Amino acid sequence: MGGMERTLALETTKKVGEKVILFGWVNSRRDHGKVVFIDLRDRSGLVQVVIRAFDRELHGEDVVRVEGKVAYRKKGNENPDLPTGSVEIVAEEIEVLAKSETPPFDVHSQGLDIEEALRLKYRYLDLRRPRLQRNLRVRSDYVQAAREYLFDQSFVEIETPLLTKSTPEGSRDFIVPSRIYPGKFYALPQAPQQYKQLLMTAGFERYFQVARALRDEDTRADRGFEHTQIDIEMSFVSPEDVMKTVEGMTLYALDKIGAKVAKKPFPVFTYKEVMKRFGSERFDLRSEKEKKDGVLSFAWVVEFPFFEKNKEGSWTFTHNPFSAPTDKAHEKLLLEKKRIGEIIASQYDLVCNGLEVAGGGIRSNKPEVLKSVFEVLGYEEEEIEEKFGHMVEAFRFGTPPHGGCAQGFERLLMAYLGEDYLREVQAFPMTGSGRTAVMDAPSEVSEKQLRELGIEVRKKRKKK
RNA sequence: GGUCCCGUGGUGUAGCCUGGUUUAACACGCCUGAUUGUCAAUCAGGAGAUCGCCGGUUCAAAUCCGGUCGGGACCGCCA
Repeated sequence: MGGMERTLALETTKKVGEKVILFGWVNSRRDHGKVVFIDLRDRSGLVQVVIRAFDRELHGEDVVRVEGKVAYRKKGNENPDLPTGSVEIVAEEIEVLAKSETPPFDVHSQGLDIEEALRLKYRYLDLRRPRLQRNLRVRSDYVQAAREYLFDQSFVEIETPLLTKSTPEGSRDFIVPSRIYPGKFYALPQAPQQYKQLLMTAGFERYFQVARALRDEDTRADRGFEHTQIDIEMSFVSPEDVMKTVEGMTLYALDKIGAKVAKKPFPVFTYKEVMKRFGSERFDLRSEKEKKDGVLSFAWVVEFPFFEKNKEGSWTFTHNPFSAPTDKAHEKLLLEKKRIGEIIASQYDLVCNGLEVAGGGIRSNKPEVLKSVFEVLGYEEEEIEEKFGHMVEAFRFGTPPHGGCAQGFERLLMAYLGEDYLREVQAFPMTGSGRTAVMDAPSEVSEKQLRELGIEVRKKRKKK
């Protein structure tokens, strides 16, 4: 395909009178007999191609190479709805590079009325629809801007392991059987929590990662098995420092994608105030007008209780066992295990339009405080050693005071893009019942694979 | 673990409650033909569903009942 350079659909308005070559998909076809119109679609948009005197067999979604001349349209023939509506390509040659069968559904509509299972099976076609093209491009722009902001603030982007250790952090783990150590398992990370804290021990001071987090819990419209978060950790900081960083990053990135934000700086409420005023952590500060205008309205929530009683009547942490108590007095209560229900954690959550979009806290960097938390949670000495000994040990080697935050920016994008489902801002999401798009996992594996993993091969699957 | 909802041509729906006038309707898409200015082109014609699957009730089931599979929402759960 050498020779002349490729021209994108959107660039044709600047090349009137020139001969051009375009590549793309047949978006639509209007056949008038002696003249046929094609809307050619590429990554930049649409442009009309006029075909006279010859007509190849062209169908919707065929991939074509079009050679022709860019011309102004005659007066009255312009299309004001199209950015390229003042011009058209007078085709001299059209080559079909790849034919397309009729797609199983309309790829030009919003797609919201098509059964989602079908859309996900053919996600690569579903993603052709303008709405999803936009969603994923906006997502990309947001992440790029967030990175820009963080790099500018001297953050280091570091990747942490996907194959790691199962620790009872609150959510159910996805586990991966080990081949080399039969009967033992890796766990996929619920969050990079422990590694990012260890990076503070390591002296990086400012870390971030666009991190995948996996949790084996039943899904919801705004919650799947896996999601991506912008994960941040900082040394020598107050809660306000971290909140300022997250807020700055969020506003910078939202500005880049053209989102409107109602209240700047973000208002801060205590957990107590929130429960009294709204009765829920998922509160929405927007006025009816702001809702209509698609404005984002943020608020921080601080001063969460560290522990609460579960159904069995034993203590459980409300957010994160690695949190620090909010001050010396609360730390003293924790170390002495007194008035446990009154201990306040240095924890902050960010809420946007009724969605929890970020959460974090200042961590405890003292081994005895961390141990005390696990003792309140009812762990035995040996268990703490086995599950969290590495953290307690690391804290003995000069771990700076540190804190961080994780932003579930997919939810933020959902709110901005007006989507009701997290899946609409993910490229290849799972169905609500945990099957993967296109590939249909989970699936059976061969007996050989199972034997290598030391997993007993069952003759037949038993129904429960 | 629980509650509720959905499943009818390729896609989206109607019909189901109140079983039989159903030869299963409509829109979009698809195919064929016509068409030199459309842009959701238009016009004419056509093909395409044994109603998710299994069983039951009945003279008769898309329609009623039971089960099952698939999908979805929510509660629990999700630091």
